[in-house]
Amino acid sequence: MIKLFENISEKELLKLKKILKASTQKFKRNVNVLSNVNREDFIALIDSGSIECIYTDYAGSKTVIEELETGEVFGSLTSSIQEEGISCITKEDTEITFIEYNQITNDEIFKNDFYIIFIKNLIKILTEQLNTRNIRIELLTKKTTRDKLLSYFKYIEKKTKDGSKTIKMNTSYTELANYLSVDRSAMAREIKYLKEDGFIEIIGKKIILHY
Amino acid sequence: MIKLFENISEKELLKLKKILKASTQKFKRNVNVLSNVNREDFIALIDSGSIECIYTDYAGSKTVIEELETGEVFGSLTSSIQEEGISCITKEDTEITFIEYNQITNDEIFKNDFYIIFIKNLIKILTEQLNTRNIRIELLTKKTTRDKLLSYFKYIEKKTKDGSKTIKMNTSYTELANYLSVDRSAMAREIKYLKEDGFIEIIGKKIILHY
DNA sequence: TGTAAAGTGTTGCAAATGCAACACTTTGTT
DNA sequence: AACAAAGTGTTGCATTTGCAACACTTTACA
Repeated sequence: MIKLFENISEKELLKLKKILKASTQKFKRNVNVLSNVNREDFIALIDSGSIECIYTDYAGSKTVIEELETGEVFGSLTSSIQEEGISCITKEDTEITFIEYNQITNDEIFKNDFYIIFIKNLIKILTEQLNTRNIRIELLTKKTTRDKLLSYFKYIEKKTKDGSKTIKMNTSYTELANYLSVDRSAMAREIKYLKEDGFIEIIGKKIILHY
Repeated sequence: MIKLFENISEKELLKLKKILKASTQKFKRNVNVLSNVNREDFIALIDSGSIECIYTDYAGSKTVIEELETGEVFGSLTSSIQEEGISCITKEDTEITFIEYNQITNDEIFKNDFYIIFIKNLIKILTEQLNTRNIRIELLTKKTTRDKLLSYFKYIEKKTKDGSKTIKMNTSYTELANYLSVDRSAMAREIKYLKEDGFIEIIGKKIILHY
């Protein structure tokens, strides 16, 4: 369930958590999970629930950096959470396990066989996160909304590698507009043009790509 | 020198490289270093020289994903290099060491003390890369060129934490425009407006921030 | 040292985009 | 079932931006 602990047995996991000095906390909805946390290097695991990481910049404007669901991992390894201005708010009642980064390479853990699995999981998570960031950057650097949309659809098509030209929208258009950093209404207009120009066809939550 | 091998002695390094089955290749200028490489999971270290990773999308348009210098690390762990459309071109004569990702967790290496240092270095590199990506995303999601510039300058100010309101531009404006994904001439215009509006003052390669 | 290449600053113009406002639909909660 | 909240589609308008073209400066290198 928790990506960081994949392929580690229940028994080993108990031991691992003990060695890592992992501590679990429960949070109500709409709470900043970082308020009582030492923001130095740590990893946080979402055992249940979900959170939203929000950045407030020097001018006071806010952006959602990340939406995180059960099983996912966040913390100072994956985002600039040490920074002032970043807060992580629970979207519902949420349980989070905190691990200090230094514990990840302590002497005791190193002696256990499951350590190598744990490290592999960690590297895999970091790698996947890098890939998601790279893809978003690729999309954000497109000059026009049209290019952003066409590239995004292509990316979804590629990701669901079933050879089909039809993709299914899993996000709302509001979310997509935020992800691509374009105005929602301007994006809706561009989608209309894409339909008119024959690039795409929309049937409910499905989009057929003609390009 | 090589970030991945920091804090590992010369002697240990020789052993480590052997265990990792690291192989070093020399490349001339303007050569695609991935042409003869199995693009499956690998890590590549730039021993000397520099490269540029370029992505050509489905429509044929090209974007520079990354500029990499001596000592830096790239590969399938840090970018979507397995993808078609990505090529890494040497900007000068360059030496690169390749390591297969699977070797990083092989049995033999696990037995050595320096392994933990190696793993720490690797995680640190991945983490730093994630941070650079996060920052760029933060800047790219700003709606206007003005916001992108103001946030970028603030970021540089923060990074060079000497408390001074004066920052030094290390990149060319052309590069900065690409980084922020705005038209160079439009950016130059906006910088002019920022000066006129009293936000910044430019003296040679230095910029004084008044906000 | 001379020449090519890369970078900079400027501007008019057309196109793309954000913003605001609105009506309407869907979803979620009590 | 009833209501609130979130999401969607649309449009006019002002603003921002990209593009193209140009002259000029700086840098690289043979």
